[in-house]
Order: sequence, then structure tokens, then C-alpha cells
Amino acid sequence: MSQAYSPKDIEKKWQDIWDEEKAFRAGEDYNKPKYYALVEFPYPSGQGLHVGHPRPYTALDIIARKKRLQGYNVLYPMGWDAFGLPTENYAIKNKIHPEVVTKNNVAHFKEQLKSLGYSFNWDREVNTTDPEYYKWTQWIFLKMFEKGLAYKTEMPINWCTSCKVGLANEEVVNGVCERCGNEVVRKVKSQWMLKITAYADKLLEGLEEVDYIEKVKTSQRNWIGRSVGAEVDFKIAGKEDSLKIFTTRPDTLFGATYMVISPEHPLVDKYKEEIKNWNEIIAYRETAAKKSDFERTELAKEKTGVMVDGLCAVNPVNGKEIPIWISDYVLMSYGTGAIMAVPAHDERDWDFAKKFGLPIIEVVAGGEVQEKAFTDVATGKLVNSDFLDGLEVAEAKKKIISWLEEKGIGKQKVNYKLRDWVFSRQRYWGEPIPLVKCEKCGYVPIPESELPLMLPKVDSYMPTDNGESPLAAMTDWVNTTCPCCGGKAKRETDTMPQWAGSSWYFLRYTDPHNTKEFASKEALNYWMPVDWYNGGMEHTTLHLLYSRFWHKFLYDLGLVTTKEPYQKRTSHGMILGENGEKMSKSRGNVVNPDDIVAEFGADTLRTYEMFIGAFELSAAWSKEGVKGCRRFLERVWKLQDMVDEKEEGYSKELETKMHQTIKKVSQDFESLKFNTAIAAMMSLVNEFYRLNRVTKGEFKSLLILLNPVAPHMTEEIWQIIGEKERIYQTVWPEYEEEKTIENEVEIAVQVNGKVKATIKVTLEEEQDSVKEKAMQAASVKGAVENKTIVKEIYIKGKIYNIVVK
RNA sequence: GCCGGUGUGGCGGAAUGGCAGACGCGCCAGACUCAAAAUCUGGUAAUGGCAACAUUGUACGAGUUCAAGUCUCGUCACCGGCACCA
Repeated sequence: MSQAYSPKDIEKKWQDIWDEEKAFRAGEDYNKPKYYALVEFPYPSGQGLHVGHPRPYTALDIIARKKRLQGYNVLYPMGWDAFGLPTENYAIKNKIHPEVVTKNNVAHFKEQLKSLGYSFNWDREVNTTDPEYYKWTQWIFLKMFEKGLAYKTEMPINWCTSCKVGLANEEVVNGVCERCGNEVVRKVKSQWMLKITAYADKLLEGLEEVDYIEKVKTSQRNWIGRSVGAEVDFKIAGKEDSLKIFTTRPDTLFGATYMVISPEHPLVDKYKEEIKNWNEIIAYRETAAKKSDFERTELAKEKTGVMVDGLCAVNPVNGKEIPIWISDYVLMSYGTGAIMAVPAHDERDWDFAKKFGLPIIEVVAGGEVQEKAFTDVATGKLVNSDFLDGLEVAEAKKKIISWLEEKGIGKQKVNYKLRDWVFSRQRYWGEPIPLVKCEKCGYVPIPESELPLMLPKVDSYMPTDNGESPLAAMTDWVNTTCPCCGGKAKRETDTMPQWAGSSWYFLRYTDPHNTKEFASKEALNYWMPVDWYNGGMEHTTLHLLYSRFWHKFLYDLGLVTTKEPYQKRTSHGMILGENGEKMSKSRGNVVNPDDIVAEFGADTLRTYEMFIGAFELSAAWSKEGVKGCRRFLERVWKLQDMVDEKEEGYSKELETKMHQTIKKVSQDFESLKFNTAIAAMMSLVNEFYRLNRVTKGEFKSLLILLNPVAPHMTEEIWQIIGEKERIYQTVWPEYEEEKTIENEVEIAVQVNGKVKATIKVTLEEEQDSVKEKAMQAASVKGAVENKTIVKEIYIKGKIYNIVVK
């Protein structure tokens, strides 16, 4: 009899052996076929690992282990995205240096990950807060600065009132800070920006050539928000100036009955003297400025605005004078900050026109424009539009654009919703921006030889109330000399956002100890692109977009060899609490992976998280479900006692099922269907129990198939049954297609589409013989008797259907 | 409002247009046990019937098909994302 299954005794043992034998080291033999599997590296928070973490980690660990058994040189690395606010806040509260906090958290995380038996390449571990790492983050930033992609500008930014820090648009959720949930207001500040908009088209086009799950592609497309339209100049009546607008519906130009400009539009100031209701305008502008984004969204239903009294615009297509209004439904940050309003065919303009009694002129027939804006572009023909009359919308668009271009008053134009990336943070725990400001030379990069620009030790990590980084208080550090002219200069005191370090970490893994380059050409050439990258949906428009941008920038400099960093991107679903709600301390439904490992073992946790349901969907935790998986592993463990030592290969009675299982498990692992792969193995084990016997060959194949899911236990059994090598050194089993096919199958016999009986037939069986067998079944006979057979459908190996009348 | 996703037993969930409910949980019964737990074996969609069997059944309503959870059209509910983007 075998020993009882005791994960406690075997899991640590094998983790140590794997470490010692460097079992999962990614090799430097660049002639072997490679496979690069990547999971998003975690932020090492003080709370430690959550049961949500192991889901994606286990999934790609399975892929990595399987690929190794299939002969690939596999890179499956892990590291730490360790800069960030929670660490800094913890440091402030407890007066411990963030570096120390990070060190402790990383140690804890690493221990937890190790206890789960992942086959990470620990010798390639990276940490974004390591100066040897952020040296290259700074280096890449300087490249962007050199190429004009990093610039400083005064602009209204999203300011978190609680974190006292500027946020990127992507970090503002429903008008509140993504991190702390406090209100975000607009504040004009001088900020470093990265010109991600310069890559908008490349980021869009790149999506065509990669294998991302559809919803990720869609979200990125929506976020970039490309729209094609026209830019048109409207002359200001009696002035030299004109008002430039952007529209996606140039075809409706004849229906423009007024114009709206955003409250911040510079034209308002320019004609201050001529505006009769200046006080009213100023008052409106002030109210609009005071509104936070949150309020603006909340109040979005009701339109407000003020007419600019004293200025008029001229509609270029018909020369009519139309009034100009200001309203905060027009944003300065999109398009030109001014629109032509066509109330008949735009809902917002319609609302506005109704409220202020402005004329509504129909120019596309097909709706009741006095009742509701008619926005359909697929049906309807142009009316009241002179030379456009009778055309369909698409034709009219083309015609009017060429007309505008001919007359020199407008042209085709593409706009994006994507904004440039606010790249500075007024915080301590981030990469220092390696620039100095010289009175004479402006912003000057520090020389490459001085990288990394180390984060200096400060007395207090608290951000200052005037919104400056704590680094600003360090006069010794701040005051320096200009690398260019040698004169007096001051260092930039803002730091980079958390997204900086994670924008290129996948490149560093290919060559993590390189001191001369961020990674060698050879390493990049061999390992890139990442073959499979899995991560959370919440990073689709943040990390995933940012890192594609950095990668494409490096590609344009010839520093990386692939256009896209990630060949394939998938996303895992969340693990919810037992009550089906999101796990949180306040709900009291948090499950700690350490407890599960202690009670059931890492292999059980891994198996359970893969068996819990479809990988991409969220799933609720179930302690009973965990027990079921432990039971399955116990059943596999006890198969040791049923092994028939005499037979090596597969038994006759199970040969087909063995080949089928190998096929199913191999395919399901690749397509993220871990739950059905495990179900297939369970089913196979049930079959062994039914027969109360398993051949050695069958058992060994099962162990290898199960190894990626439950590596410790399978490794232990492998040793117990006397195998000399490790299971991780063995080879993934092959199946033969023809052996997966059963020669005798059970098919359903239907009468008028209803199942009446099942019969056993061979795959090649002819219809006559099938019919004969079918008619022997009483239920079939009964259903057919005294009726006329109209039609018979027989599909070999599938179905036999008799249609009667 | 727009975009995406989901809807199947008591529960988690399976099903290239071809026997709906694989596999697991729970539950019921049997074996083992003095007993319980653990383990093993069998059963388990609903309704009716002693039964064999019959009927119904994949959110709802139509449709295509010999055959629909799966395809088409429409409706509803829930979840997620975006949202005055001209």
C-alpha cells in the first residue's frame, strides 16, 4: 500500500529540488525553438497574494510546463512592479523608507509564489525600483525627450485632491481617482507629457496583426476613438478671423443654424471689446471652470449656454449669418473646441436648440426633425442643400469635402479621442525624471553616463501642499549645474508614473543582467515577441496601450525587432467570494491562498482554480469545490496501488480513450479550456477505477498530462513508481489521430427529429444495415408503423433520422 | 445612449447544427464499520406512471432546418466598459 497523500511533505521538497536543479531555467541556446509566456507582474502590496493572482499564473504555468515537455526553450519570468502610491502611503504612515517596505513585500510575495510551485525563471527576476532597472526606464524616457515625444506643458490636469497628484485620463474613473476613490478636480499645472497621440494610427493598425481577444481590441479601438470628418472654416462676420470646426457630418453643412464654442475658446478673449454681454460670458466661464469632471458628467443631461452677443459667423455654403454660443458641452480638448450645430441631425444640438429656441432645418429627409434629431446615416437623401440635394449621406460627404477643398475653406481631417499621456507625478516613490532646467538652455537631459539618476533619500515622503514633489524640498539635490553650459540649473523634481516601469519590463526579461543595453539585440531577436501574454481587462487602456506605445517607439529607433510586443493577449476572469460578490475586506469574503495551501496543498489550489469555470469569465469561490479537486488528486495518488506492472503500453480496452484524452488535454490547454481538460482526466481516472486496474504506460501518460496542473504530486509519484529521470525532464505524450476514432459508436435513431432509440454501428456502416438495426427497436417500429416514410437522413457515425407522415 | 459579454438541473458548469445536462459539488441509497468520518459502488432535470415509457425542458417571442442551447430576426434581464468626443 502506498503512503497517504500528504502535500505538506512533498510540495516543499520538490520546490527545493527544482530550485537546486535549475529545472526551469530559460536556456541561452538560441537554436532551439523558443516560447515566451508572460503574465503581468504584480504590484507587491502589503496584503500579500490574493486568490485572484494564481488564476492567470497557473494558467500560463501550465502552458509553460507543457511547452517545455514539448521541447521548447521556455521563458516564463516574474518580477515586481514596485513603485507606487500604496507603498509610499504606508511608508509615510509608519515612517519606514519605501525601499524597505518594498523589500519586505517582495520577499513575502516571492515566498507565497514559490509555495505554489510556479516554474518561473527566478534568475531573471526584475524589480522596477532597482536602480539597475530604472536606469533604462530613464534612458528610454530620454530617447523620447530627444525625439520630441516628451514635452512639458501648462494644462488643466486631473488632480486627485486626496493623493495630491496629477492623474492620466485613464486613471480617472467616473470623475473620481481610480486608486483612492476621492474627487478629482481640474487644476492647471505644468506637466510632463508623452505624445502617445503621435502613435494613434500605429497603435490602431497594429491591432490587425496580433491575436488578442476581441474585447481587448475593441476597447483599445474605442479608447483611441478615431473618427474621420472634415475641418471647416466659418468666417466671423466682418472680421478677418474665422472659426475652425471639426465635424463628422460635413454633409449637413446646410443645416448648421448656429455655432457653439467651448468656454475656454481663445476667440472669446480676442474679441472681448466687441462682445456686448462680456460679464455674462465671464460668469458662465467661471461656473464651467469650477465644475469638476464629476459634476460635468452628472449635469450632462441639461444643456446650458450663453449667446455671444456681438459676434456672428457665416455659413460658408450659403453665406447666411448665424449666431455663436458658448457652452460647456463643447470641449476645448477635442477637435478645435468649436462646432457647427446642426440641430436637425445631432441629438445634443437638438436639445440645445430646443432649449434656446434656435431654428432647426432639415437637410436629410427621413425623420421628423421638429420632434427628434434624425441621425441615421444609412437611409435618407439630402434636401434643402442646393447642389447636394438628392444625394445619399455617404455621397454627399464626398462631394462636399471636395467642394470645400476646392474653395480652400475646409479639408478632410481625422480626430482621435486619445489624449497625450500625463507623465509626471508630484510624488517620491517613482523614477526621477532625468532632466535639469537651465535658465539659459531650458530643459537639458543629464548625460547617459550619469544614469541611473538615483532617487535621493529624503526626510519626509509627504507631498507638499502646493502640489510639489517631496524632492523639491531637497535643495542640495535640486541645485546642480547644466550639463550643457555649466551654468546654474535645477533638477526636475517630478517623478514618473507607475506605468513607466511596466511599459518595457517584458524586454528586460530577455536579458535582465545586461549592464550595457536594456537588452541585447540577440536576446531580443530570439525571444521577442511575447508569444502569449495574459493579464487583466483593467489594463487594456492603461498598461497594455502604454507598453505597445513604448515598444513601437523603440521599434522606430531600431532598438527592438518586432512591431508589436505581444503576439497573443488573453484575459482572465475575476475570482469572486463565495457569495458571488467581489472579494473585499469589508465584505468579509476574502480567501487567503496561504490557508488553502496549508489545508489542501498547492496542487489542489492550482487544480481548483483551473477547474472553477471558463477562464475568461468570473467565477465564485467554493470551498466544497476545492474539496472535490483534492479528492480527485487523492484518487490519482491511489492509482499507484492499481498499477499492473506487467503491461507497459495502453490496454486494449482503453487505447482509444487514452488517445482521445491526450488529444483533448493537449488541445484544451492551448485554448484556455482548463476546466474541460481536467474533466477529461477525471473521466479517465474514473475509468481506471471502474476496471480496478491501470497499466504502467497509461498511468505514466496520465501523470504527464496532469503534471502542468499538479506538478508536485505528479513528480512525487513519478519517483515512487521508479522512474529515473524527473517528470519535468520527460516528453509530452503524443496521440495518433486514427487511434482516437472509435470503430463502433452509438448513434441516435430519430423519428421526425425525436430520439426513439440508440443503436451500435460501425463508422462505415451502410444505411440499409442501420435501418435494419433501427427497426428492431420497438419504439422505432411503433413510431413508424402505419405511416409513410417520406425521407431518411443518415449521417455516418452521427445520426439516423426517419421522417414519416 | 453607445460598445462588449452573459442567460442551460438544487449549485459550479459541459456540448465542430446531430442522444442537452460531460466533469465536479450537493443530495439519496448500498458496501465497509460496533458506530461515525473517510473510502468504494450505484442513482440523481421536471411532470405523469409500479414499470417499460410518455410528455415538457437551455431567459422570452417568431423563423430557417429532416434536426436548433448552437443559425437568423425581434424582446427582456443581469454584468462589465465608455459616455456632451461634434
